[in-house]
Amino acid sequence: MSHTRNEREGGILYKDQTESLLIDDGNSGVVLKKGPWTSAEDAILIDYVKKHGEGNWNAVQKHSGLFRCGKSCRLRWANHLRPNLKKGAFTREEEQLVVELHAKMGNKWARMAGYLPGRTDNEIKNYWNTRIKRCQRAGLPLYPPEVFLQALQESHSINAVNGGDEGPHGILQNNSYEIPDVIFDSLKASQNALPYVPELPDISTSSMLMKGLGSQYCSFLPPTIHCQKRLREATAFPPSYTGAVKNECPLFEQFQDDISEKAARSFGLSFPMETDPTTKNSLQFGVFPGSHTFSNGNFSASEPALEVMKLELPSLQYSETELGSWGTFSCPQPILDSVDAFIKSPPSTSRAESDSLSPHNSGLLDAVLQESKTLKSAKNHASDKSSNSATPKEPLSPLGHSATSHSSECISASGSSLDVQPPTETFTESHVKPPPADHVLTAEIENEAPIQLDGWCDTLLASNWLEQDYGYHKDQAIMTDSMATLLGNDVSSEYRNMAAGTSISNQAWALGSCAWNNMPAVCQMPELP
DNA sequence: AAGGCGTGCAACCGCATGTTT
DNA sequence: CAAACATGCGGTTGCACGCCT
Repeated sequence: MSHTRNEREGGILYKDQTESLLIDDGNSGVVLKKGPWTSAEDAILIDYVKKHGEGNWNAVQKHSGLFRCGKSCRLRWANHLRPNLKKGAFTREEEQLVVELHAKMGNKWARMAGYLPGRTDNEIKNYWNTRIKRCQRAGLPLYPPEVFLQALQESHSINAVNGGDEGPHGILQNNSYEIPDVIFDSLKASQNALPYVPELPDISTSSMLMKGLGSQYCSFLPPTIHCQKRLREATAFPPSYTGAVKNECPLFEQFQDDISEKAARSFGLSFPMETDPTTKNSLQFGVFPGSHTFSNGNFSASEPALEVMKLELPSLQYSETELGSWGTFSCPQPILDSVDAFIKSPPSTSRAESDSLSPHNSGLLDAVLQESKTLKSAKNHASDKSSNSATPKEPLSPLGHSATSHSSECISASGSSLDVQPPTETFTESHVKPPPADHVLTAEIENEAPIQLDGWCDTLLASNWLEQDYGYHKDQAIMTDSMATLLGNDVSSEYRNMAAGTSISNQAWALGSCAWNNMPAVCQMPELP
């Protein structure tokens, strides 16, 4: 690098810009420049776009003398030079909208950008990746429970009611199977703070199992991008398939066939149908091609609780929005302070064994759990857990779909942040293209019903939630039943068979069962007919 | 004060899709 | 219809900066 960022921004070049990486474009003999853009290059590009408009980016180099490839020019313009770009940190409203959109769209950054005027896909992507890292470190769920439950609820209703007739553009389709990762992230994080953990004979093994659980049971379907890629690769859809799951991912049958295999692998079991020893050898505990760990690239569902977490709050920069906006972790400042104090001086208690066995026990979650008990008892006096009292929860659920949603304020005054045409950026340049029409979300988004959340936070955070209701002995069927609810009975039968036919450790099943059975009542869908 | 380290951002890369020839 | 070209998208990488020790 020939200059610092500030120097670049100030347009000051301390060294000749020709020191930047130069590449031959391969066909014209022109040497194209790579690396950071200079202000001079920016000026050239801006001037070019003013004269010729957007598009035909490859011509920029030819006509302007700018030694940049077309892609680079387009990116530079789109991300930095075009008018009306917002710079700086995301506002609270934007953050919330990003979370909400990601819960529905997955890693569709460009589409998401259509809902965030002035923000680029790259910006959103970077923000999200940053958020993921932060959440992973903190062991926090990516999605607020509101968002998760909404997606889960919608996906289930699609499956059960519509019988899989949802069109190919259903926003939630792909992601509805991603979202349970949130649960497992939380549970895994909580697991590390749970008193029973030290009783596990081998925490490393259980961690690996949790990796498998996290990446498998939470990502049964390929993540969005892979489903999409598979769709692209698919030449034809299966002529007949039932259920929304298959409909949502036409290659689901193929995937379904892989479920038991993958799950078995996630438990470290050999799979009798394995035919490719090369592939087999490449698989590790709970990690396999297509798992969320690697496939999604930017989100490792199995990582958070398993890494040595640096004990810090989600973000100082975003502390209010990331903690305060998330119902689960909407802790009063004193609590955060106590957590912070806890972090800074972790107690050397009798939990040494636990800590030693669970190196990822952050202490943060312990503190949160402790506080959650307090909050829980206090909350029980204030609200009926069986009802959804939107008003009192409003401060805790800024992402809820109430009329006062911040994101609604940000995007639209119509009540739903997603029921509007993505804002067309009002560029001063007439050449600027509007966002694509497919930014319009489908009707199911508009019809989002209020989601009952009471109980979820408590369940998730209550430190005794495992002790009081669930143990290792929980029947394996619980897991499969839960999976049946989510995926459909045809899928779960695979799991039932697998569970019956294998010697999967009680640990693994208990952990999975705990995860699924501690979902709030609203999440425990009735058995499908 | 200096070095290490983590974080955030800008830019690149590969691939897929759409359009033109 | 196919090849070439253009564009868009998502993932990844490299670097500057700031914080911490």
